[in-house]
Amino acid sequence: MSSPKSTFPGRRRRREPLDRARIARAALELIDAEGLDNLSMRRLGSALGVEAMAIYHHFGGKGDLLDAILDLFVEEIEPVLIGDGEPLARLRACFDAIRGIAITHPRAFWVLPARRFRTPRSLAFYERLLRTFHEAGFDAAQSARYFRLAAGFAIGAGMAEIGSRALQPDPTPIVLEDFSDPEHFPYVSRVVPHLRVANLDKIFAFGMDTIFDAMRRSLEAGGKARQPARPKQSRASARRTGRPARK
Amino acid sequence: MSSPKSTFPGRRRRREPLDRARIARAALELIDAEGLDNLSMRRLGSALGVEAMAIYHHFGGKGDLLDAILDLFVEEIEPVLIGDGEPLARLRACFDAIRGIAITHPRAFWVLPARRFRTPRSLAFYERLLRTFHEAGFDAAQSARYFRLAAGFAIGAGMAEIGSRALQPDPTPIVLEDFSDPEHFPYVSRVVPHLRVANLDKIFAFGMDTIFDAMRRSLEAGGKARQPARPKQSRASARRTGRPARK
DNA sequence: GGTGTATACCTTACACCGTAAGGTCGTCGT
DNA sequence: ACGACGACCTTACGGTGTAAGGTATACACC
Repeated sequence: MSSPKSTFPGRRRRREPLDRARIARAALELIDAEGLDNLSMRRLGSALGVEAMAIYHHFGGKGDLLDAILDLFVEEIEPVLIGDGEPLARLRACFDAIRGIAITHPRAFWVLPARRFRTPRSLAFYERLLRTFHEAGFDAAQSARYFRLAAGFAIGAGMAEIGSRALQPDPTPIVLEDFSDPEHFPYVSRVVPHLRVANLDKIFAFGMDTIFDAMRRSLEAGGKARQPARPKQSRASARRTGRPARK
Repeated sequence: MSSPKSTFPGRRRRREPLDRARIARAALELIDAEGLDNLSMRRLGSALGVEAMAIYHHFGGKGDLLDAILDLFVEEIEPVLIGDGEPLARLRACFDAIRGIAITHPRAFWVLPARRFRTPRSLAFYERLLRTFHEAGFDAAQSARYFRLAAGFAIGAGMAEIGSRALQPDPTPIVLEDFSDPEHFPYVSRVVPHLRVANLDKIFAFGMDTIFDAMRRSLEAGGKARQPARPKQSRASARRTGRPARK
């Protein structure tokens, strides 16, 4: 039991063996540097000084590897949920951090909406997130609603972010910034300047303010669930939406 | 120029030639049936009775083809923007329709966030959408904000939709519905039932109600831009008219 | 008629992908 | 000493997007 580590290179002991965390970090670095669809098992292997199939000793497949990258994101996000601050403030920070991934890891952000919480690590995060909703005073139904609202917006805004920076998986050069052509697209050319990268922070903050305002009002309105005002059931909105089972 | 069509099969005139629209429709059908990552040029070609490389005569590449599928979505969505209804109601119907794509084409929905508006068709839609914001009374800055908010949520909710139905591009079987284990994940197991497919319509409507409430209040507050209340500016327009979306 | 040109499609080929199957070491417990 | 095992390698298969160039049909014009 007192055996030493003895991980010295015995002539062909190349390195200390890989592990999931190190592979996942290398994969994330590779995506950050080269883009998501330049992540291949072969390229990742060679970045680690190893053959591609070696990775399969640590991961069941590429999906499994992506889940591990999601875990890295979770570890980057979760700390802002922990603390003794006001629960609503912690939630706000959490969703800010989710969208922040789109800024710190723009080429890898897609992993977040593409994969689900299925690892123990990410499920623990999910648990903590929903617990914070509870601490803020929301019951289960309200938590579900506001979680979807805030998370949906955070993800959507993150994708818009990498879209505006043209860092999507398929970075087609898109010379077509002909939004500036006011002849054909007057409204687009008027609005798009407001959507430039420099303004995205403020636009995101505005959206989150709107959502968290509603959450705060919902809490102030008392313990019971509270709907936003629904003035009139306009026939136009109910006509072609929903699940039309078309065709 | 007065030549007749004369597109009769001259012994080896196989069929009337392909065109972008027909290829795109076939691609969408293939995705709907087989999933997004089962769409390959070869499979699409054979679905059309043609070799894969024939498609490259009509499309610059696969990305171009995906943009054409986005155009199909746009054509499915845009009609709800047209009409003489109240602009806000048309906008609401539009975002409902965007998320509706996740229901009518769950396996193809990813194309929507993955590609940008770059074709003339989709740019025309973008233009009409922003024009409707203008008609509703928003200036350019407000349009940018609320567009991002509503579109982000619609996209995010759509992805959650296909996530809950496990119809993502990578449909890993995920037996891990161990959310029901209240030991380890009490809050998750409490909230997740509310996020089941049967409730997603109501949850989405709730989110959209919240967003459009804010938009309506912003319009009622006058012509100038109005921030969501930071401290306690809750001048409630909260009427409880809507249907009881409880639980 | 012949001749040229354009369109629509096909053939071949290349480099790359994820991964199934099985082999080969070096290290360690006994 | 020896067997087991973990960590990694080798090979191979069926797929992918698409570059390059070939071919057959249709039409315009002389």
